Order: sequence, then structure tokens, then C-alpha cells
Amino acid sequence: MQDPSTEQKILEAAISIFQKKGMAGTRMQEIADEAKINKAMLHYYFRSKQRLFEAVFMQAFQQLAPHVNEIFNADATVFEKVESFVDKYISFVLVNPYIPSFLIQEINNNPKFAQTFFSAHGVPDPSQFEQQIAEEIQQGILKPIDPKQFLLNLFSLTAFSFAANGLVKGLLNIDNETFMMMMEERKKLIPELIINSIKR
Amino acid sequence: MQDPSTEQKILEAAISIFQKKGMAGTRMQEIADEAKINKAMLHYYFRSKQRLFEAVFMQAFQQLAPHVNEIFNADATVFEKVESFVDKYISFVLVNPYIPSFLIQEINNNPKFAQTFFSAHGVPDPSQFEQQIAEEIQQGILKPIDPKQFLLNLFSLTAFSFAANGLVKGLLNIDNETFMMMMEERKKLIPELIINSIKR
DNA sequence: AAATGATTTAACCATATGGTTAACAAAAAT
DNA sequence: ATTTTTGTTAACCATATGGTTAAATCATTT
Repeated sequence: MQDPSTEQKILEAAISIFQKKGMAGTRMQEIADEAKINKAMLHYYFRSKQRLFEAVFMQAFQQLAPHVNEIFNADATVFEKVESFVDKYISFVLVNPYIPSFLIQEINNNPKFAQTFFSAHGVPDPSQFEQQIAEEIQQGILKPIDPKQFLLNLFSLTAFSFAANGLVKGLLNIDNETFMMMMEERKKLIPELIINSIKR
Repeated sequence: MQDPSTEQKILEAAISIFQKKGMAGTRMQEIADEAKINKAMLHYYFRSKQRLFEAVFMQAFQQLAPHVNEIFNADATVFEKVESFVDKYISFVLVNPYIPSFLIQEINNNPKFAQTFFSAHGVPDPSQFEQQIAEEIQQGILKPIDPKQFLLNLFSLTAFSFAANGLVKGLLNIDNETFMMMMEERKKLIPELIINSIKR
């Protein structure tokens, strides 16, 4: 059997480098150095840069997708799911700060790859959640709103700070410590703002 | 004198390629092909890839900065400036859809360059706007809010859709036409949401 | 212990890539 | 008209980069 620790070391190094520098900005040698192994091992275990990148992309996507799937499909009220989503997403991303910008960047830079990837592995499907929104509007719980605009507001408020981390810190003139404190505050702030905007 | 049209052709081609593929993903030859000129001309007019990139980055930044400066420093009420900012920003970015993701990506991928660039050219300074927020809170126009969180909400709601264009379209399952219509709607939707959340 | 198979390494290889140069052409200045 | 400056091109160069290979080492099986 193969030694799992080498493959694991490679993947961890690749995650660290790819997430910070992206596909185009990453050098195989840099991953090898980070993992402290011979460059040939990257190809031995992952065949090519593209394949290794795909493993990293997959891993990142599969970590974020459950959060989106939960708000799309879980059996709870919209209010409850908004609170849960914001809290869990921010907590997760505070520990994995490069994942949002990495995914967004690679999808933007390589639409064809994204298309192929999503066709093969599927994207979370918002239709059930949109149905739920329609029902809660019927029941008089929610104002009449466009569910897609609502989702866009939610994702924007939650993800932008991390996706545009560098720019946000520059424009607001804050250091990383302040940023992290603000993100903790946003766990309450965003649900309040969002829920207030949709409740009857 | 030099023929301005060649230098201009290069810059336009560079803008087109760099904004879509980023510094690391761009090839000088690709810019030359796009501009339909010899690759040596890129170096004749711009010396190096880095310098050409900086010209593109600068051009992008200088187009966005005035919008931010206006909300930070213009002499109008917070409500007025929110409405104006959202409308102008979305209008501008609908025509220049790659600028937000380009700036965000390059700042994230190259923090050192960003640092140097901002030190040399300056970032819009939010302090005066924060002062104005404090005053309007005193006057009972606004609820007590954190001005930085408020700005973050505004920027998030306005910029995220463009910064994460590909992901947004994938997750919401919308085509480009629908996206553009939604962005037009957001010119009214975002100010309503934002202003509602801060007015007394 | 010998044989077999998996893992690791250093040296290579082909190509891509940013950048340069020398010759040439076109304008401008004299 | 001739010299000088500016603009343009094709060929070239050095290095970086993704990827391969043959030999060596290590582990497992028999």
C-alpha cells in the first residue's frame, strides 16, 4: 500500500498554495517545497497540475456546499435557516479564509472548467428554497420578495467581506484583528438586517 | 512624436486580457495578438509585464475610486449618497463587469503590490464619512450603527454580484440576461434595504 | 532470504515565456 | 535632400516550468 501521509502532505501543501495564489499563479515546485517532498511525487500521486488543482478545488467546494445545501433544502423556517447559515458560514470561513476568494476567482478565470465541474458534480439547487419562500409569502410570514434577490443579498452580506478581504481592509482602514471582530459581530448583524427586510 | 494609437491599442488589449485572466494568467503574446501588433512593441511602450499590468491596474482603480470618494466625501445626506452610489456604481460596473473581480483578485493575490500601490497613490479615506454618520446619529436621523459595518453592508450588497459573477450565476441558476435585469432592480432594492436598516 | 511491488530521488527534457537585439522603415528635423 | 529620431519587425536568448525517466530505496509477500 502507498504511504497515505505523503499524498496527504501534498494535498495539504497544494491547498495552501493554490488557495492563496490560484491555478495560474501556482508553481508545482512551490507546492513540492511546501510539502518538503520531491516534485516528481506530485505527478506520481496526482498525475498533472490540472488534476491536483481539481482535487483542491473539489475539496474547497465540498466544504462550502453543505452550508448552501442546508439553507436551500433543510426542513426549518426561513428565519431559522438564515440565522444558522450566517453563523455557520462565518465561523467556517474565519478558519478557512481563502476558500471564498479561491472558488470565486477560479470560477471567474476559468468559466469552462467551472461549467464542466458543475455539470459533473452538480450545484446546490435553489428551487426548493424558492418554493418555500413563496409559501411563507402566502402564509403572510414574509413580504412579497424576489427569492433570488433575497438569496443574493444574503450571500453578498455574508461572503463579500471574505471574497474581497484585501480591498475591504484597505478601504475601511482596518487591521486583521478588527476585521475578525467585525465578522463575529456580523453573525448577529446580518440576520437582523436580512430578516427585518423580509418579515411582514 | 510617437503614434498614440499603437500605445492605446496595447493598453486596450492589455485591459481586456488582464481584467479577465489576471496578472498570473496573462501572456504577453496574447496581449500582442489581441492588439494585432508585434510583441516587442509591448516592451517598447511599457518596458515590462509588471509595468503594463500596473498601468491596467491603475486605470481600473482610478475608474472606481471616484465613486467611493463621492460617498466618502461629497456634501450630501447619507441617504442621498447611498442612492447615488448604488445607482452610479451598478451602472458603471454593468458596462465594465470585470473591474471589481480584477481589482479584488489582484489585491488578494499580491498583497505586497497592493500595499505599495496604495501607499504611493492613496486609498479613499472613510474618516470624514464616519464623522458624518456620527453626526446624523446625534441628530436623530440615523439609528446608532457602526459606520464600518454600514459601509461593509453597502459595498457587499453592491459589489458582490459582480465580484463573484460566475458563482452567483451558477448558484442562482440564472443566465446573463436575467443577471443584468436583476442588477437594474438592485439599483432601487439596495438603497431601500440599506436605508431602512439605518433610519430612525 | 529472495522476489516482487510500491515509493522516492536526481537528472533530464521539451516547451513556454518574458525580454532583448539588430536591422529596417517611417517621420521629423535640419 | 539628408540626417536624425521614432516606430516596427523577425529572430533570438535565458530562464522558468510542467512533466518524464531510470535508478535506487523501502516495504510486503512468498
